[in-house]
Amino acid sequence: MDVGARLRMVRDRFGLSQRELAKRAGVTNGTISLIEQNRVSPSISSLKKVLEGLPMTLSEFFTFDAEPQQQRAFYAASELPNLGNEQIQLLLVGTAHERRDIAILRERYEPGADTGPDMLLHEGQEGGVVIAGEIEVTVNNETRVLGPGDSYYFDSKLPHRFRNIGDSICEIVSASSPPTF
Amino acid sequence: MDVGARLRMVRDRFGLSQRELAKRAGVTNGTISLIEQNRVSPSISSLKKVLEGLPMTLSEFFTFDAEPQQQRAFYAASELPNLGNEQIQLLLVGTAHERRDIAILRERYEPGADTGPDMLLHEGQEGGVVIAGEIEVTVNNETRVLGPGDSYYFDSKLPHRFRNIGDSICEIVSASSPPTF
DNA sequence: TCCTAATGTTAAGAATATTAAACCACAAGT
DNA sequence: ACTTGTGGTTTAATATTCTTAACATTAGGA
Repeated sequence: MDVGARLRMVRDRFGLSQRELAKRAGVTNGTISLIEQNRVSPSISSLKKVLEGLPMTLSEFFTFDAEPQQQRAFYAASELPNLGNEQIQLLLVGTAHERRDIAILRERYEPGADTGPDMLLHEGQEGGVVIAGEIEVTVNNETRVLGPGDSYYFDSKLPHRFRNIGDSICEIVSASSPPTF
Repeated sequence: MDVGARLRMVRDRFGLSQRELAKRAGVTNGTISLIEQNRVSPSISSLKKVLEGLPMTLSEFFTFDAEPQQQRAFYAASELPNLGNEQIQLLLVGTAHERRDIAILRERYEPGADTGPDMLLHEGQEGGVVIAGEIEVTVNNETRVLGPGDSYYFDSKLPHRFRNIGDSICEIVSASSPPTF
């Protein structure tokens, strides 16, 4: 897909006219018209200015590809599938069969629950925020106790483990990419 | 990182001289010299030609980043940077300068707060879980009101918007990949 | 209908990028 | 020392992009 068509597509999706975008970007409407018709091949500096009016980075612009297919977007609390067990509830945002870039989980650890004797270790990166309660997190021989509002983020190839050492339920919202189950 | 430094870095990595690359790409060595010194801002067409001599696509060129560094794993609630404003607090898990695969945010919408008149639109996928309060979410002309425990997940290329239409603060934990700010 | 405002397009001149051909510096032979 | 070759840089001429200011079309409202 050429630069002109690409720009026209993203501008349309943002719902801006050539003049509106030009004003935001600090260029003239003629420039945008010529670019969109591929009558010119814009300089990086001017294309960058144009994209800042959307806003969108050069990287995003050039990696912008086909149209996404519409999937379900909304999920009620009651319909999230549980990927965990009685000790650790893992509610996945979405349905189990859909393929996604990120696995977002609402996690509930019963008092004393832990992720097992062996350290976890897999591809990707993961992070999360503690909503309620307390949890002991170990990453690569470093251990911390996190409370509400505290958070973590690490490369999943580092050995890691979670343990609820408190006497109340601990609740976390986490995300990992790519999803691994 | 600017275009000139970027080009010099990738050219060095490919082990080519300015003249070698110029010959492969079908431009003159002067062009490459001027671009690398940021004395000019090349046109898309000429930058594309230059990159074809490596070879490398525009998309790859602009997503090319420096090698990642070792990062922290734990973050106290008080030290998360706020990427939002007074109306919408966006606390990023991690520090603002670190590069991550996922952006995990703890979001707080004041009553009446919204993400602006224009729909948001960018690369990647995103999702989240409502912790407290209520929020109206619009994705590609579909609008829903979500409460505690409800969640969403969609492709970020679909135009989307968030609005707190309730009269209490709404709190969400969200994740998006790749991060876009 | 006539006017106005908004849209995208275009022509000509100003500004900028690109080329061709030089320059300078350094290292390796002879 | 003197070439010779390779590296990056610069300059003047040329080619292209960008702006200014117009044009053409459409949609709505008085």
